[in-house]
Amino acid sequence: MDVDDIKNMDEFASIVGISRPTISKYFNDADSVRPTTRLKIEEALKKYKYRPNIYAINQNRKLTKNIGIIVPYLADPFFAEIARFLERRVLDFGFTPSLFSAHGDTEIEKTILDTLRSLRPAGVLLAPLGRASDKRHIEEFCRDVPTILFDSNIEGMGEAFIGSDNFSFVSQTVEYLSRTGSTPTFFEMSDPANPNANKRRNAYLAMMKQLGLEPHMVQIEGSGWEFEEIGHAGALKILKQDALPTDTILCSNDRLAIGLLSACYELGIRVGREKDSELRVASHDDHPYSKFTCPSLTTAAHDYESVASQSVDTLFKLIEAGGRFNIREEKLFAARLIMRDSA
Amino acid sequence: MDVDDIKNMDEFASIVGISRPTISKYFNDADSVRPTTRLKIEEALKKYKYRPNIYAINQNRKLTKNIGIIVPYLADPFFAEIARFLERRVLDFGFTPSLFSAHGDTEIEKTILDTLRSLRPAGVLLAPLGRASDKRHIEEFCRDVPTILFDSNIEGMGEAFIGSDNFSFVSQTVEYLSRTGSTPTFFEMSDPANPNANKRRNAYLAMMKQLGLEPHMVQIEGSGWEFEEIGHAGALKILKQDALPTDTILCSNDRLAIGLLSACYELGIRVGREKDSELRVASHDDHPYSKFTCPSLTTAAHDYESVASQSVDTLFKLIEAGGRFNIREEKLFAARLIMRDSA
DNA sequence: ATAAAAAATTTACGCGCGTAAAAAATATCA
DNA sequence: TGATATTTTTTACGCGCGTAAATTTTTTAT
Repeated sequence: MDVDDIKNMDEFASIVGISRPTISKYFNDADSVRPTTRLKIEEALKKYKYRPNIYAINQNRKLTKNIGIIVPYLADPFFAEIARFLERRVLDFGFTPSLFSAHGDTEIEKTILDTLRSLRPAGVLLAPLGRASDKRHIEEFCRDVPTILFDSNIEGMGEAFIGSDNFSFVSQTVEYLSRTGSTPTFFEMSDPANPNANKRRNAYLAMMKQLGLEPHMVQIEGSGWEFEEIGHAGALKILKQDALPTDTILCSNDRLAIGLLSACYELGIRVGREKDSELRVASHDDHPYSKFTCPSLTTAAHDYESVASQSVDTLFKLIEAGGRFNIREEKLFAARLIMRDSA
Repeated sequence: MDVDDIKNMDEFASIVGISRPTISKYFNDADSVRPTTRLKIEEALKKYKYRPNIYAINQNRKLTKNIGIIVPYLADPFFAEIARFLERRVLDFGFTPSLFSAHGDTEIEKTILDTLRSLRPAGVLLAPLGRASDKRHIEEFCRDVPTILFDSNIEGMGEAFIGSDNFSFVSQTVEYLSRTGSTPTFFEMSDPANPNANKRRNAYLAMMKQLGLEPHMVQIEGSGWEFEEIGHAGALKILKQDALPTDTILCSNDRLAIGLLSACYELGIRVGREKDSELRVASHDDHPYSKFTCPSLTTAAHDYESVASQSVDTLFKLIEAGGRFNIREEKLFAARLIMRDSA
């Protein structure tokens, strides 16, 4: 007898032969009921595949089992990748992730925040747009919803920040490049929206000073999130006018480097660490495509797994703590240098 | 007086001075109330920023305003891009999109379907994994939820299919390549999971026959969704043993081509349409990164905008029609040839 | 076997809103 | 102005489940 038309928990309860409150307790936490009753419920579950109405559940529970995940730009495979890790970890905790992308747009980010607030999530993992974010809006959101920031820090927002240690990234690339060849010139957008970009710039300057080297910066124009395009156009301009101070370039991030490398190819500039190469290029992020650039890109890799795990773990600690930490912790993960052919 | 603590619609109604059922009606359809009352509500809304509880709404409405969007692999920028278009169109209709990625995994796809079913969405836009999908599971899902398939067709599933016309893609590239140089060799995975891949193979064979040319196929090993890696490894193997029948390659899709081009670069094989080039490479999809390969990739472009618009429009027609169409329509969009440097 | 502890049941209420039906108020038009 | 149509209000019920309190049953320990 295949009864798929179980309408509510009452019906299911009477079929199993257990009271509704106990069934409710089971769905809230399977371990909170006696093993024998748990077994009875689970066998009935296989037979009739009933699932409680999620709206009725969430209306009455003070805390839902939703976790919001917001990234600034999902068309960037870096964020798609980290979102994948985050989703998995959230599911491991028995919660339901909801993924949102601001698509690089301030207004969309605000809309997502409003939508999410009305979903009353247990917690939110937020990688903000950065400078383009409406800080007041985010601040207000964080007052209502337990929020952890990741990837991109905004001072004071959220109960904690998990990200990558930009100094670790840049110091390793700078050290490697200056040790094995000419002084690296820093290649970046003149007015980056992402706070990591500023930290990398400062790390470059600090590191060069520490090594007693003269810093060189090439800053290109452009706004928005189409970094490859910006890097390509900017590189063409610089390369054509032969304005490079040194023959080693360190890009602020891999997406700029992808654009730069395609410009080099177009202009017939040989990139790499061979003797006949004219230019070395390195970068940061270990973007999923950096293995397939021409030549393959030497870069500093994020510890995706650790950042994702730590973010989710911290969020659940926050939830258990009732939504507030006494101090706002910032946890940063070091980079791993990936040596490929470009430098 | 800043009253942010409006708990429910009753309170809000008494503040506005209008009955709760009328407020309810307004939120269901703003145009269904008299303009003067609408104005009163909207001014109070600005002042007190009340939002109805989404769980209570959805519990009682037969139809929610949720639209599910499922893609097979979000780390592929192609899907991230089309998801962006879809989300925008859904929002234009005043509905709320929920984005999910199967991450290339059959079990995850099933879980998403189950989760989505319990969300009782008004409709779902599904780009299935393809051959890896659990067809019975999808079929069962489609019985309960109004579903439109896009990008990747599974015969008979869902109420309609919106996608790209693979023959249009391949015929244009084959025609162009064979007219301007040597016969194209088709480069693909030997056992592709995506149904479009099979259609492209057949289109290649049909087109070659039509042109009176002898078809050549190179089929490489590999499974999963890491197409760049597969294309790279497969190309290295083929190129090293000099097993190419012609000096023109037509890749089944851009991600394979990205891997292939990086392999060519590694081996020092000059790709392009210049006189001194050894190989021409073209492909299909107009992947967001195809502009930045070395050399830039000649490819056949999807009409992202049209596929997305048509998918969403068709879904809302389906919803208005009560969830069933009399016949399952398949709407295919033609490709646009993008000439770049690789062929 | 008996007492104490733990788990399950019964009972009952509430969450915030959709929605139906009937009554009242307002708008539209001749 | 009066009659009709439209909109709003009142009243009332239900959705499916969480949860609290009191009671009963089962388990565990002595």
